[in-house]
Amino acid sequence: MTIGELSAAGSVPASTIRYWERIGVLPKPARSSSQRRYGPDAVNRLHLLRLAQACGFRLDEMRHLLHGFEGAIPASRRWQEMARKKQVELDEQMERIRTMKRMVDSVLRCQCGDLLECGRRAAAVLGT
Amino acid sequence: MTIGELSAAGSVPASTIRYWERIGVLPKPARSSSQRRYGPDAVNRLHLLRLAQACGFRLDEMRHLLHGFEGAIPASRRWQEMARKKQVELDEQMERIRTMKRMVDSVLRCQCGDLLECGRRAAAVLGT
DNA sequence: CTACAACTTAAAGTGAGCTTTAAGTCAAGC
DNA sequence: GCTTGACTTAAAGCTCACTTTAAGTTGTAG
Repeated sequence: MTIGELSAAGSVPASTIRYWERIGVLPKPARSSSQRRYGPDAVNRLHLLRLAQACGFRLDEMRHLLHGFEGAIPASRRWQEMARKKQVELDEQMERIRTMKRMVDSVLRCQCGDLLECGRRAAAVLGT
Repeated sequence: MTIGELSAAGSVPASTIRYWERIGVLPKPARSSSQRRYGPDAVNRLHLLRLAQACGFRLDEMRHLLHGFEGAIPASRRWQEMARKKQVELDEQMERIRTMKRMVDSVLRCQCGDLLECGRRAAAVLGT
């Protein structure tokens, strides 16, 4: 498989595949006279990375993550740990957004007469 | 008030105040021989901007937002509209994170034997 | 009057995850 | 053998919200 074929098969731009390889998220493939050649597994690796992204993992986390999988360990301890940590992170993100929603709500019910008053109120809200 | 005093009073770095002014989020203040001089209202404007940021508004939205307030309209139609739009955006963000949480959950319960299988499964999950 | 702190500007740097560009090499079809 | 499309690289550009840097000017205390 050339990079163009892999790109089409995995719905990931070739430039992105090269980028992921460059930063060590994907392994360096074999070459046929300077051009990359991929085996059929490469497609699954791409899908796995897209899944991880959809789960909220960053690229530097994924480097770690894919290495954990090279050993063919089913759902390794490392995966489990990372997933649990990610759950906590996602809970924190949810809480931040809930707070934003509460704030927007209070803004919608704002009775301030002018900028000055609303600014003072802002200070109070942010202070808490 | 000099920019240093405003910075201290509003807990916003002077460099940030200059930046906000440069991109049109803050109005250009009077000058005393090339140096910025601020009235007491400036502090409230900073608080208001910090509140808006905490509500999830971006700087380009805030440009719009502060102008709506210059007219001393209490909680103007424009504010109301923006706040409601932001609520929708925040709901969408919440939904995205909920989806991520569901995905991480399913990864935690993964029974895949190897990378290949998990990649195929990833394709299926992302396809839906 | 002289330090020295605080101010001024434009421009470059940061981080994340790519995308785009420029300039060149390679492979396949006719 | 020639054209065309796909590939190669390094480097720069993009978004967002700043921060930092460099080099220069101003205000104030002693």
